[in-house]
Amino acid sequence: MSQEMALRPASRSVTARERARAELTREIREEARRQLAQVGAAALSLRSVARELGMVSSALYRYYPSKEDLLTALIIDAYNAVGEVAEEAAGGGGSARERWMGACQAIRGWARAHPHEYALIYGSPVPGYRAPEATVDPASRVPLALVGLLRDARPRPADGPEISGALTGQAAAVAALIAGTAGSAAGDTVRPEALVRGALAWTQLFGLISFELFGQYVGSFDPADELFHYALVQMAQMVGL
Amino acid sequence: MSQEMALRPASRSVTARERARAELTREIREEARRQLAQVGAAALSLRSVARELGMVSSALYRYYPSKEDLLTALIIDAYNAVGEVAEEAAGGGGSARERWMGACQAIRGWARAHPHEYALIYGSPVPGYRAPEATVDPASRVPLALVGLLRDARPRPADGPEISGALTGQAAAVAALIAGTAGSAAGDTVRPEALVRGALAWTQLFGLISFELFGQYVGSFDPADELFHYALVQMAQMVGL
DNA sequence: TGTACATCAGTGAACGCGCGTTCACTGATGTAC
DNA sequence: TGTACATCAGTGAACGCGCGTTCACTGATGTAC
Repeated sequence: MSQEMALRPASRSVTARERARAELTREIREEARRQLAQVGAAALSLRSVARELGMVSSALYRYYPSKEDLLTALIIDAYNAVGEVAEEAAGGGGSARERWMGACQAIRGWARAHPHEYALIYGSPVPGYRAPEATVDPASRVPLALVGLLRDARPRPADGPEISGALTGQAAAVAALIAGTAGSAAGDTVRPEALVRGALAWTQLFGLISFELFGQYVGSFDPADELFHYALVQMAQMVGL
Repeated sequence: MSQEMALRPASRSVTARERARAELTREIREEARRQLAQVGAAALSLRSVARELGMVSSALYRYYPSKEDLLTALIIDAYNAVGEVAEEAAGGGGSARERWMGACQAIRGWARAHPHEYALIYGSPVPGYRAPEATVDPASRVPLALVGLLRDARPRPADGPEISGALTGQAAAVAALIAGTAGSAAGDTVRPEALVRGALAWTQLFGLISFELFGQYVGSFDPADELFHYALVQMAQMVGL
């Protein structure tokens, strides 16, 4: 589903037209992202993007068949951007615990640097927009990166709350799903029970970031750095790292 | 800051005009809330609200001076609605732990029943909208209701992560702020350290609800009932209830 | 290497739409005497 | 209780705006022979 160019026989050389097309497609997305950061997703306008690029609005339709398709491209870009950041931190050096905490910090850093892109993918959905299938894989990069670090997680402590059979079943299904995903061996090796606690930590992480970015801490735990650090330690303990 | 009527000498009787005005003001908000549930906050339209009420759009300006004011009224209503639900559950019978978990469940129930109102107050901010001061008090009802139950919370367990001095200081400031709020004695009696863990649980709760409502669990922990219940138990343990 | 044809990017005008807000007005309701 | 005046709710027309999308077109780029 590459947006830059259609599949072609490998032997054909790349024409100037194709190069120009690929570049403009990228420039459109970049300008759209810039405007997203200023006015938010709901107020994003094709005409305004075209205007800023010095072209007529109808020309955009040569590149994206509708506003919705452009939005989808932005969403995929955003998922990939934060996914890459998370994967990089998760793949770094140090213990699993250090890498896990590093990934969480990296995700927060990305979110603070790109609040509107964060809101686009983790905030309230854009009304009337329905995310297509193509967003599913990019969206799973962050949770996969985090779950990959749980292989060595300690089992649930004796005084930890018990996990119901139904929930364990749900988690086992998720594990099977992960195992089926190409390029991820985590599904086989992470216990369902660790997966549940990982999901909680994942949720907690995004709750923290959302509250911080969307202003719920204003007047109490703002700035949230200290709270975030404490939360990280507590979350690491919860997942058993 | 009552929106229904201006202050008047108590001796004056209420005229038919005043009664009609109060009623229409309420009806406008109700219709706006109905449309909010269908199209979301960003797409809410004064003209459409007026149309549905059988009046001309300019007539709305006798009741709300601008679209932004109407939005503010909706936000305040939403905060009050969820706040009331939380307070009621928190004030019910049973142990502090039971009431705390009941309040969390009640909040989730309200959010699921009113997803767009939830998104309005806890989702990504409406672009260009700046929340006025009048929203602060209603917004604090939920956290205050939850924090009020932490008076009897057990202290942090020996193996729990330590809380930094800076964070304790921040929490103490929040406690002082709460103590200064009329009608709440919680600030005096809840230890800063319990406040920190309470804030984490509060965050976790809204992370769960947001992920559930905004579709991040689709394909994994959806439906989220089991995960939510497990999270509740884990959160109760974290706050020391 | 040159030519005829096909493909494609970008233009400019237009369609039809709904929006928030203002304003002068009419007629109904309320108040003072 | 009746009348003159003031207040206010709702009307209808208008302003000016920006939007997404379509379409016939021109001129440039690419392809086949």
